[in-house]
Amino acid sequence: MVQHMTRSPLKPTASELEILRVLWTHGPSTVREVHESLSEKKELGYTTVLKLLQIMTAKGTVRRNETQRAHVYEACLPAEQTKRQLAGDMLQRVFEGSASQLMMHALAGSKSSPEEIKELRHLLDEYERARR
Amino acid sequence: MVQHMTRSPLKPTASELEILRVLWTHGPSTVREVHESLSEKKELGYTTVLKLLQIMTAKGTVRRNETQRAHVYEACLPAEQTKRQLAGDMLQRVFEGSASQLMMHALAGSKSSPEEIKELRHLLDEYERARR
DNA sequence: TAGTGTCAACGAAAATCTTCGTAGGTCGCG
DNA sequence: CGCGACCTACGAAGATTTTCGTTGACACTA
Repeated sequence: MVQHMTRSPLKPTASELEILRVLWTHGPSTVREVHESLSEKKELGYTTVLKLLQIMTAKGTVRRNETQRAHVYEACLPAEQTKRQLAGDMLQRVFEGSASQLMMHALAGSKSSPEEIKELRHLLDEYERARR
Repeated sequence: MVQHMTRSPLKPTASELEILRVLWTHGPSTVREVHESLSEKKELGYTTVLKLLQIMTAKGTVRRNETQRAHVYEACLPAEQTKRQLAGDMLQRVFEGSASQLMMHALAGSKSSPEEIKELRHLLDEYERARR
């Protein structure tokens, strides 16, 4: 295999993201724990999850503690950072960097509650304050 | 090949999105036109673009007019709709449907101008008004 | 200690994505 | 007509992603 320049934070694939979400919410977990969590949503073999986690370990997406027989995996990067990267990537690739474009389309495709809107306004206040 | 249920609007891949963006901005185009447009950014063979467009035609992402010798391709869906689908998809897959989460991360990863912020406030006004 | 369940490692199949070479058709022109 | 430019169709290689079966190790227990 030709090894390309590996930019440090590699964009996780769809499956990898599902696993990361489990690790982010549950904290460090064994393969079995991740598998059981994912099984609630979709059918998926145990070894499939194991393999994914092994690959992600090789990529540096997760790291594992091998002191126990059942290795314990955790995400290398905090959820915040990866999410920011994903949002930023889409922002550039789809919306030419326009955050309002992105929001407009996101809102159009999601019924946000009034509380959510309030929260959004609050965010803008924060953002503007921080800019000054 | 096993043919799965094809949900009508299939999520475009990275390469397909690049092509769609050309079609959205330039309007109906020939392979040559798309190729030349993409070549400004990255090196890419002519037949690569042709093949991509053929695949996208098969998938129903684009359609083509074959009355001319050089077929003319255009996106089946308007940019708005596909962008909304992509934004909504990320909203669910990464941010559990929380628009404020998405925006927070998008803002963090993009230096938005004051005009951009103003625009966002305006969007929220519109959104709330529409809800009443 | 033999049997049962759990685990990681490995390999590999299947699907998808990306890229391009080659073949064969069409058009215009000298 | 014959040549060169341009076009589509096709096939296929290479990469990546997704999935899982098999194997062998380990550990608990009857």
